Amino acid sequence: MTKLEDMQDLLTQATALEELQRVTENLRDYYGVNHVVYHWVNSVGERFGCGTYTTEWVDRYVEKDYLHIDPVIIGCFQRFDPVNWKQLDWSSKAARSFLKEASDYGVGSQGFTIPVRGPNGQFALFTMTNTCSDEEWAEFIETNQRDLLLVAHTFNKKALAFEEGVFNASTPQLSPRELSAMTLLAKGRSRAQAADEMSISEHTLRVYIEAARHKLGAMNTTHAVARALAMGLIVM
Amino acid sequence: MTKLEDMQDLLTQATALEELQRVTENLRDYYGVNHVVYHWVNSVGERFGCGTYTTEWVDRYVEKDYLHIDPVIIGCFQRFDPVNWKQLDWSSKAARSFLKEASDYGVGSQGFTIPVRGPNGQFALFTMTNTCSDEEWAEFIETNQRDLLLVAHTFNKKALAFEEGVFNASTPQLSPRELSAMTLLAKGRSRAQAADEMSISEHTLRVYIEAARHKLGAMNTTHAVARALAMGLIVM
DNA sequence: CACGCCCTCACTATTTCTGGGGAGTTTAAA
DNA sequence: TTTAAACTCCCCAGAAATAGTGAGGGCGTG
Repeated sequence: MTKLEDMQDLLTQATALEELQRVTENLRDYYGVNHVVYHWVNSVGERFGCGTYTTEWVDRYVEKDYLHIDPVIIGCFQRFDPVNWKQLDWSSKAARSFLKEASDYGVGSQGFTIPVRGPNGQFALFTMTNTCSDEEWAEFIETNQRDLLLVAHTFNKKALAFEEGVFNASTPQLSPRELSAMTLLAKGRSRAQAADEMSISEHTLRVYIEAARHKLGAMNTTHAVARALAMGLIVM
Repeated sequence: MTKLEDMQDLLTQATALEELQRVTENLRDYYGVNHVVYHWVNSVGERFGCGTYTTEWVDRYVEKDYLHIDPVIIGCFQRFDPVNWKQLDWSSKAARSFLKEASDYGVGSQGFTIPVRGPNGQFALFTMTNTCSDEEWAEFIETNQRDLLLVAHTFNKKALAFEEGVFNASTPQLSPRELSAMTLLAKGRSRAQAADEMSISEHTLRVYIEAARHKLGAMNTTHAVARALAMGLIVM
């Protein structure tokens, strides 16, 4: 039995969001690393995280709003494939002081993070940290990268499944004309332009926008377009 | 040597976007299926695709704007994990007639599609189609799912690398206040409300919105928010 | 066949947004 | 240290969006 299958089994055994916490602990022990952490941000700003970091570090992280400083977050948000922390940009002063503080809290000297993206703008990170030499860490990554990618994928799938209600609960159905209208607005067309492209009067177009706004529970046109985009109802 | 490693080698050998086309053909022959297709849609509506579908079908697809009808696209846009086409919603009339037409063009009776998401709202699909029984197809998926997930990932990584300029060139950097402003607008706040929440005057807020609009190359506020969202610069 | 939903068009008044200006302070990077 | 960028505030005129209401024809389901 390969490591991969063991890990997938651990994950599929989980029956609640809280159990994912235990899975991270099992993964940590299994791979013999300092920490294993999984956390996400979805389209409406809700957050969830689990992992083996100390609560002190997590609290400090939240308190100091390190989400907007952490080069791991910033770097992974812009890239597709997994990243060894050594490859990130630690040149800014804020980043270096953050790194030092993280080290003080026992995060470890090495890190490896896999960005995972789901529907509706969901963005999650699966991270492993350890204390070892650069060479050892590079070898660890080389050896386990593929397995970890699949584990991260399964982890996110599981987390999404638990939160299914949160995501799918309020996804209204827009009519074809309403979708066209929202799409054109998302593309930057004014009402007049959009009406022209749809070959209807601007009055009619406004009816669609209003209808879409109400269905989407939006405060204004911008909000409606943003929600339609975030919900994956339209594509620019 | 496993299938997986063969496939990864095929991919890493590719040195230009056009060569990905040949990789899809190799993959098709390797797995002995009807078609292998990879295509993406990015945040500003640019599209790229390669694969073994006939040009007739691709032309017809584009001409008829099937992008907005195809249940594979719609379904995958809402889900995270790979999907057997049999699991999708083919109940609408438009979907059924689309399926029939696709079948006439030799797409195949079975399909398996892996959604892949990258930074800046990039969304790609990696698809395999075949003509066989439901049971055979389910078994094929069961056997190759993990490998294919890694292949799809590598495929997208390669495609992204080739298009690096396209994506990174058009990803402006918004300042923290500009990001806050766009985020609040995406959440449906009016300018007055957003200014209030940011504890600044509405005049100042407007400066941020204008700056963000110019950086994003947007025609109006709605467009700017839509682009910021699609580019993954902000999260609602 | 009725019912609901979609598509189309119209009017009015009020509120909000847009697109130009200019100008000073603070912060961070080179 | 210098320099660029970010942050903050202000004015004005015109364009656009919003919130109501109303009304008629079409299409598909039960």
